[in-house]
Amino acid sequence: MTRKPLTKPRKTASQERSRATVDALVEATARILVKEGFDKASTNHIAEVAGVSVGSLYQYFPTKEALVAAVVERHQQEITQTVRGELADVLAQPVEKAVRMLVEVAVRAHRVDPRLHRVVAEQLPRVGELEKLATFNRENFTLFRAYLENHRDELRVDDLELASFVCVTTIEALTHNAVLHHAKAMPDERMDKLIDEATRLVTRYLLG
Amino acid sequence: MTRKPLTKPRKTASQERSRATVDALVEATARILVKEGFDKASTNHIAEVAGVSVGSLYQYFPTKEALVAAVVERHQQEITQTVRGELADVLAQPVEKAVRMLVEVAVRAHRVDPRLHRVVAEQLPRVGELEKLATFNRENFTLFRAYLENHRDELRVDDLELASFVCVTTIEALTHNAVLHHAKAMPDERMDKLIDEATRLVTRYLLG
DNA sequence: CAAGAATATGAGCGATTATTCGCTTTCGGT
DNA sequence: ACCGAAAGCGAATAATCGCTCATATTCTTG
Repeated sequence: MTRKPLTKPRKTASQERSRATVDALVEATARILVKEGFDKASTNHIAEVAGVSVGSLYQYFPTKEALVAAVVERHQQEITQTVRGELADVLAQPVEKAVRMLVEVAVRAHRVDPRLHRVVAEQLPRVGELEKLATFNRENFTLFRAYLENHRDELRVDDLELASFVCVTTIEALTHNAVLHHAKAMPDERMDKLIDEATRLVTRYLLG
Repeated sequence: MTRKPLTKPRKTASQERSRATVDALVEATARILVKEGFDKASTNHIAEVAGVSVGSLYQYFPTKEALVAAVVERHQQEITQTVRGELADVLAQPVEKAVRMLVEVAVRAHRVDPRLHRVVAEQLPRVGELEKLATFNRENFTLFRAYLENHRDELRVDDLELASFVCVTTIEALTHNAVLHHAKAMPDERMDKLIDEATRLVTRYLLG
């Protein structure tokens, strides 16, 4: 006597088979986003590529938005795992070393899945469910600000709020552009040089 | 005996009346993009807001994309006019002054129509036709690179290609984020301070 | 193996979209 | 005043979209 229409809520997969279906859907969505772009990511097409029917899609994802959100979330978890722990060590380091570590971490984060990262940054409509990106960035900002406060006496800047904004924005933009827009002209050796330059840029700004 | 179907090519408006129609269409598109977002910018809706029929729209714009491209082009021309000439003076200035001028110009450019600029940057990348933005940015890059070559002996950087990338990316990201994402927390006084900081950041990087 | 629960199916609904075209209205030159 | 060209109109079309639901298949459990 399951009265309610089956497609309303998102079911949690309990059997092995359905877990595979969910995985196939998320994976297919990611593949389509990367290879064909957001516009081509229709629910029918996703289901087809996943080797699954549209009906099944709506058993586990109440809306297309939820499916896209799942892809973003999976990607962010992969980044978080890649970078796990490294940020905790930064607090204890002197300024130059800390900045260098942050730059390196940023590069690694952007390299987890550059093509997917690019789609997430450039193509996904800025709707509600992916505010986790903003939250993620705000955490970076807060963390860096805390670091600056801890090392306030070594610094040549007085407005720590503004300095945090400057540093975080700069590091993010440099790594983002380098990895996602200049990948061809950026072999590993050149990328190392960019890391040096970014480190020098931010360090000299902070220390004078 | 005008055989050709009227809607295929983009007609060039010759009478006063039709020029007004074209203007109304571009203006309505910009308004909708800013107030309702790209998703709500359907051709029917645009025509309605412009006080014009869909048919008329397709007399002057062969496709919806062309209409959006016209909006972007108009916006870029407004920026170019606002900033006209200022860039030419930069070449003769010493490094610190030159950097400061570039930062100030970047801020002014972003302030021409911040809300439209934000839509162009964040929502339109989903479509193709905005390669003019890339060209625009590449011109900035080339210009800055030329400046660095002219002042090579004053600089503490050896790889001018890389240094240009670092400086242009940094200035663009800082001004973009400040104007478009932190506008509320950025009164004019605070924006002046940001200009100071950005100038110091880039100048110290270049001069040591 | 029986039977209910879980999972899968896909044709099709309703809404929206970009674009078309036969037609009417207005303009400019004579 | 007249006529061809320019400009304007909007119902109609065909495609696509997100999503539903009645039905079929497969699993699990006793």
